[in-house]
Amino acid sequence: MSHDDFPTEQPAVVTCGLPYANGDLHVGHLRSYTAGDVLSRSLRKLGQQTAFVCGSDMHGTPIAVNADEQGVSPEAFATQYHEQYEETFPQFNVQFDNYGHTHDETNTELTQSIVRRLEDEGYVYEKEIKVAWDPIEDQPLPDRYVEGTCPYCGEHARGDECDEGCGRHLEPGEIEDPVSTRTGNPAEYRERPHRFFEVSELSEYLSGFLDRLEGTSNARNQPREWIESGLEDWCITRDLDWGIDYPGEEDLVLYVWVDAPIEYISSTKQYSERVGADEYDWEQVWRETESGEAGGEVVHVIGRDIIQHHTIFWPAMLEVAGYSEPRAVCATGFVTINGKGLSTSRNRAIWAQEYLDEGFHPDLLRYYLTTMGGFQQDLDFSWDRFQERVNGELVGTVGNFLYRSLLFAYRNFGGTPDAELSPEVEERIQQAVDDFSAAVNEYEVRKAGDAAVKLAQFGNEYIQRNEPWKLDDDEAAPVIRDCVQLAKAVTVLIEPVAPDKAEAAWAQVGGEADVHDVTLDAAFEPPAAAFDEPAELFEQVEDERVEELNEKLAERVAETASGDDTDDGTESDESTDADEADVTDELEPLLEDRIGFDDFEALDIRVGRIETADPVEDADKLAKLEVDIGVETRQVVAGIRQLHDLDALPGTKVVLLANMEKAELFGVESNGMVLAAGEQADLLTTHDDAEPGTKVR
RNA sequence: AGCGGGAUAGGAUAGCUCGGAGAUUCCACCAGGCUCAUGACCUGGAGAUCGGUGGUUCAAAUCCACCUCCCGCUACCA
Repeated sequence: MSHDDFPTEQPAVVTCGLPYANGDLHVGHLRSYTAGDVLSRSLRKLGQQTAFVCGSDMHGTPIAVNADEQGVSPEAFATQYHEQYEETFPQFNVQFDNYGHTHDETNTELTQSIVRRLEDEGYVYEKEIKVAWDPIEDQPLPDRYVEGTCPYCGEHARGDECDEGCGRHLEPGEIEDPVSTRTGNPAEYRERPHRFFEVSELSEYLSGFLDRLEGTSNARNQPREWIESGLEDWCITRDLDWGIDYPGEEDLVLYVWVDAPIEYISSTKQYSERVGADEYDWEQVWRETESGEAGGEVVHVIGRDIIQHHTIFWPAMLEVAGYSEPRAVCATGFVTINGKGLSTSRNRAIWAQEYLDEGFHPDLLRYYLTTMGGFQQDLDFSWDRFQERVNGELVGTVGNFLYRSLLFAYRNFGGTPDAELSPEVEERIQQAVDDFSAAVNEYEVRKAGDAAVKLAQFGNEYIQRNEPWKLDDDEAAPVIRDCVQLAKAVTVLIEPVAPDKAEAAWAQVGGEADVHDVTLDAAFEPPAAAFDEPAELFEQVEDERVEELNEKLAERVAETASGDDTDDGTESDESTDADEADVTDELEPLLEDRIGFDDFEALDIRVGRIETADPVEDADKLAKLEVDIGVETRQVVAGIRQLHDLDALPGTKVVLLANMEKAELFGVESNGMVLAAGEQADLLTTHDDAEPGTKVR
């Protein structure tokens, strides 16, 4: 790898984080895949030899768990999603040169050879560790087969990560109070031999690596802190049937994060084998040479959630196994929907298939996702903004300029008039090309897209300023020649972002060769002397469509929310503050189902008086209350700390559901439920002289 | 609580790495133009104490400290 500007002598490979074969694709996924695709296409425009590869991640505990629940084999389960992804990406013009998966032969062999190499180099050792075990089923419970309490923050957590609390990666054996997620049985810990990769030995190398690393700043900064606070060795095996076997071990498979990134190499290799090493040589890219010099330009495009794996574990493995290190890691931000977190469980998402079913052209979404904001910033998706950007920039600026100039040229000259390109326009195109190149070298796909749009904007100014429609043909000819050249240049520059639309425009300007293959030079080559009548490139997104789509989304979210509520009641799902202004928008719809008086009678609701109120240790919002309900005093845990001063609560009368199931929150028993309204936990009370214990009806 | 991101005109967004002209662009708004072009396009205008307070500096949106507020923890997590 070099750190020279692109294009370099060495071939490049652009990869995208592997989609986990566990669910449908949505706009959040598409952000990084379109970004990777735009980047790889842009590199090719610079003349950089580039492969763009990816594959499905097939292994790991979640797939095993989900397959199990559906009663199918993990392989069948994962393959079904793999096939879906393979079909979906091209529909968004995300054109991988090779799309494999981690369970295929190439990756299995390569993974095992790399692991052997890690062993040979002396970086792997065996250690007995405590593994969660289901004593009744007599089976090990790796990763997400177990849940319990995070040893760091005390929150409820999964076996592999504290998902609800501090977000820390948890090593096997760390979680406290383990319970099997499959059977609900309390788990016990058993000693089992596992293999560890000595990442701790590599912190010096990794620090240097981060200094050299290009891409987004978050990918450099976040891991520095992890290194400084000391790297732990990494457990690379699991007691699981599903995965790549640990070489020479019957019972162990490799942790999926070992074989997942290796798929980047495997997929490159498959591509190389398909087209021939003369065309593209995977070893030249990935292998270090004898002198330790390497290799190709490896660029990873990922979501920011998997930075750790790509900047610590992955380069550590590559280094020890003798492969070349990545040149750049580009980590995108998340996608929000209408300003709120995308949530698959709440169905607040725009699904890939849904977008296509609505009949929108994929290039519109590509444009939105890749040019909306900073690469590592979170990106908000809304149909309103989508409409604004499509109508304003793609239709108004780009499409309109292309159409008006080509139509003018066609009508008056039957193609490009015979005239010289003006120096002004040539310089302006050069500037756009330079901007584009600079953007690619900064891994800024947004700026690359902007270069094209700004050039089209210039084109509109230029044609307006010269008013060719007021000139006779001789006078108009040079102006139109300039405009057609601009149109051609715009087409070349917008190809990475809107490949399909560029193809259509390219045919209109009578471009030779293939617009996907041409380099930036093509922006200066003379357009065809004769071409056909052009057609409009982009269509407006109508207001009615936007309204309709907004309604659809809102309805869907509301439906999912109301369905959720019943079983979600005990989880502390509420955020600290409700946005007061939004309350009306946010009101849950009334339930349609009526209940009978008997159902109501099933609720034993009593007036109570708070005797004491104490915070629950380690919990943020929970308070432990002693509530006098006449016949007895109940201990109740309530999530009310955000609005209430606990010292002021004793003496307050409350309304309490007395026959609520008992629950244990943060190790504290809760025997009843204090009623409160809203996110702020506005407590229900009585206003007259109802005594504690009085039944509410 | 933790981790991460953010606060720039009515809304959205850039600039911040590496401090220096009038703070970018898009939408909306006002006035004009044009009519080749798709409710398009072009020109001009109004609109920002760059979250707050201190500090460093000749100079701060940009660097430092403290504070306030917002957002996300969703895919991914394997």
